[in-house]
Amino acid sequence: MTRGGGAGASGVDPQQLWLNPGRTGRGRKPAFSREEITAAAVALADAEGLEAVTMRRVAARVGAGAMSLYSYAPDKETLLELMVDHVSGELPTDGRLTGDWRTDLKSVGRLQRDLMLRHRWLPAALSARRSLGPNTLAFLEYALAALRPTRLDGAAKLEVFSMLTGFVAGHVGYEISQAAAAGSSGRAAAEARYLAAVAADGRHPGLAEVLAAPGRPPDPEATFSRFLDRLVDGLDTG
Amino acid sequence: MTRGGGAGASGVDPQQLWLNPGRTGRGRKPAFSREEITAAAVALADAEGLEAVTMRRVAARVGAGAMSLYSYAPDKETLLELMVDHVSGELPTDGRLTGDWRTDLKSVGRLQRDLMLRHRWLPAALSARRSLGPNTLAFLEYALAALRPTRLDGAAKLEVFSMLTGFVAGHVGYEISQAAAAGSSGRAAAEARYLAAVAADGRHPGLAEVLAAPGRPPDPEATFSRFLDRLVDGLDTG
DNA sequence: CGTTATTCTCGTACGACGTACGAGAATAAC
DNA sequence: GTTATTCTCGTACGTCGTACGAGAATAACG
Repeated sequence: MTRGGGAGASGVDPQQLWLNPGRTGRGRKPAFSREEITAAAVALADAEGLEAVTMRRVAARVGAGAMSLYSYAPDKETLLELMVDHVSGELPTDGRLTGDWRTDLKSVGRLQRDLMLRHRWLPAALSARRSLGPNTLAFLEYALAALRPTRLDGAAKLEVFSMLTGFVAGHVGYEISQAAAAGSSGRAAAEARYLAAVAADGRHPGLAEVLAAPGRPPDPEATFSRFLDRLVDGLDTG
Repeated sequence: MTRGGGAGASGVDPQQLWLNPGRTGRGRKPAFSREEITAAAVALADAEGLEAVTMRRVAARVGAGAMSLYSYAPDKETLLELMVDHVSGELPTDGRLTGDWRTDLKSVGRLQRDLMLRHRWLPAALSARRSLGPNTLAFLEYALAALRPTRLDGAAKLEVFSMLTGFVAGHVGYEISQAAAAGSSGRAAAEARYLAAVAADGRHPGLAEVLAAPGRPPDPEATFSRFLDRLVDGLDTG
């Protein structure tokens, strides 16, 4: 995944977080594990959304006291990073590459989209975070392999990957909000009524025209593929 | 702007929020205004980031009691929507169009990027919100005018605009996090050290190669233009 | 002019949050 | 057995969004 963009950073040294040797053997045995706690947090986010992930609720899910989580992650921000890396572990890192980098890069984008649809909190979590865990890095490695035939320089490859991830996150975020708006109760209807009222005020001819000639309701899958294909096809490999 | 993607919606009817007739004349005179409060919230976010925007702090900035804000916005989520629409008012809605839709659409994207760089909390705020205020809609109108020569159907035009906005938000978010990582104290150095350690483990040849051949440090402005151009040039207008 | 209905302000208070602190329990090394 | 270490987690603090409702201001009505 490897994206970022927000203000509140964790401030935890990644080396210490991801590469720590861990227990010396001495001291009380841990009753839980980082893995277990992270998985509980992910399950909670999957079921009830990112805002349901609180230290107390995650702890309750694994049967721990709230403060016990702090033995496994220094703060909540770090727990969120662990969550991102955890689900990134679902991404294949050894899929076969065709050798045609455009095809392979599109496949990378589609894998990301599928992951984000499976964990709908992911676009939001990514948009404020930069994750560098082992699973994240493994997938980055895979994406870099896909880009190998391009002979772009290092910075440019990272750029392309970041851009792709950002694009996918943005698109899936939009997809999800579309689905949410269409689904829940009178919300969509209220919005449609409001837009119709605005379109009727005479100062929004473009909106009026769009509402009058909506075209077929778009298939999200097809739309994504269309934009992804064009984005990747438009890339120049120097 | 008009983007969305999160879970927590406001639940406020847009018609009532944006089109309300307002005061009947009767009753105590308001001591503040929605405009004033929104501007204070924007100033706060500009200065200290989105997480500094709390009801108490915004209220303090305008000299009101915290609870007084609830006379102007039903909840904080709505205040954030007002903020998005407020800054969208900085976008030109009557700029000259060249008539070449690709050129005009790129200009739309650049305007959005400039706005997001001026208000760095905007990508994060947009990623979880769908705003339909007057300024937002005015700019949508402008973008639709740019797309007029394409003869895409209504749904497709909205799709293109959403996609563009999502892309720009994603890119600017990434840009900002890059700048933040490069700036603040030892954070960047710690990250670089960690990545070097990972690259040296032998299981990340792609990362090792990238770090070895970084290429020139990319100019954000140029990078954005490059991706924007290719994205737009790749669009097919049916 | 009162009287009344309305609309605003904002102090108090509640439940949730992240998490600092530190007392106690468990474990390994000596 | 003693000691150092490492864990668990109850309590507590400060902050958040905001429900509630008493009081102040204002306009319409008699």
